[in-house]
Amino acid sequence: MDERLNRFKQLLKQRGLKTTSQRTAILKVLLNTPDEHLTAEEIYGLVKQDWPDIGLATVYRNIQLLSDMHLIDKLNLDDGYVRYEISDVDQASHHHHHHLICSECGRVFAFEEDLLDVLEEKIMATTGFRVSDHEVKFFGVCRECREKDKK
Amino acid sequence: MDERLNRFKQLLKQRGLKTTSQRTAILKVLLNTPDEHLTAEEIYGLVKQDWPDIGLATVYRNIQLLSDMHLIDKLNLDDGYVRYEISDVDQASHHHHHHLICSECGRVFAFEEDLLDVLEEKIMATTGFRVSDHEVKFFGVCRECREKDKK
DNA sequence: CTTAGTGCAAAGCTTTTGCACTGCA
DNA sequence: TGCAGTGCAAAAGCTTTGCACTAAG
Repeated sequence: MDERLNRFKQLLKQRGLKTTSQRTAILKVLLNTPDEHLTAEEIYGLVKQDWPDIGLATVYRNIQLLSDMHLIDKLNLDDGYVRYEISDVDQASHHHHHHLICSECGRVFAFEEDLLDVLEEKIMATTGFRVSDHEVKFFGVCRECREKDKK
Repeated sequence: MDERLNRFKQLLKQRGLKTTSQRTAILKVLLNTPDEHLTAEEIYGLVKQDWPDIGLATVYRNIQLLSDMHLIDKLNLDDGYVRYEISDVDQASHHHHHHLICSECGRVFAFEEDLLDVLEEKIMATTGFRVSDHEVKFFGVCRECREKDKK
């Protein structure tokens, strides 16, 4: 069993909350799709395979809980849906990976490099604003689409 | 009169669209609040001071038009509203300024430095993804709130 | 047993759309 | 005068909430 599933149960106990089948099923779906960026509706569809009776409201409520616990991250691609993905395993760093969004095929890629420390130091020095987190989206065209365009 | 107002009229003519009082009033509101990040409803409220009879739908329709023309930029702070601000004057660079969002007072600051070229080159070299635009949000605590916290 | 959690349906919100009327060009 | 633009109201679509029932601890 994934260590994060246990961590989830610990966190629930800490808060006096209960471990339900629906909750673990939702987390499992996110754990099983680390490279996807699922909407609530998509998560709902996948969880329904294991728990056909689950309600969409339950999905929304638990997504919010998982987000509060920093087990999953919110992602907004400005397409009208809020999307979610399992958090980076490295909890020590407050840095998330960046997202590359292809304007042709619509796919979203992750880019692990960070390199924003210099920029964040500069922000601190110039403005006094202490950065604790960031969200970075790059828009453009992925390699496959560029090669397709050449032909 | 602001040069961008004339540019707007030119762009409208190019597309065979008409210059209406509501349109120019909406653009003027955005031109007059360069440091704000207004929601559609807020723009509506401000335009109403000049044009009490304007409808919210007109604001939405023209915001979209201005955004298509790259005269204003969309900004999403994940608070349930889409926000808008006048575009950077420097149209040559495809780079927008970054946003610093204070988690305590909720204010949004702009940071003009860019420094992402190195990162974008690295993305290109590593993944073949050609970046054409980016959106960067930094979350943290602004200087004033930090000083307030110390006391 | 006690209280949090769930499912369902209804409500809430921002944003979009249909339609008849208005007013630029 | 013709057609794009506007205002209003209704619709759309994602997300939240109220409530009675269920189930975890």
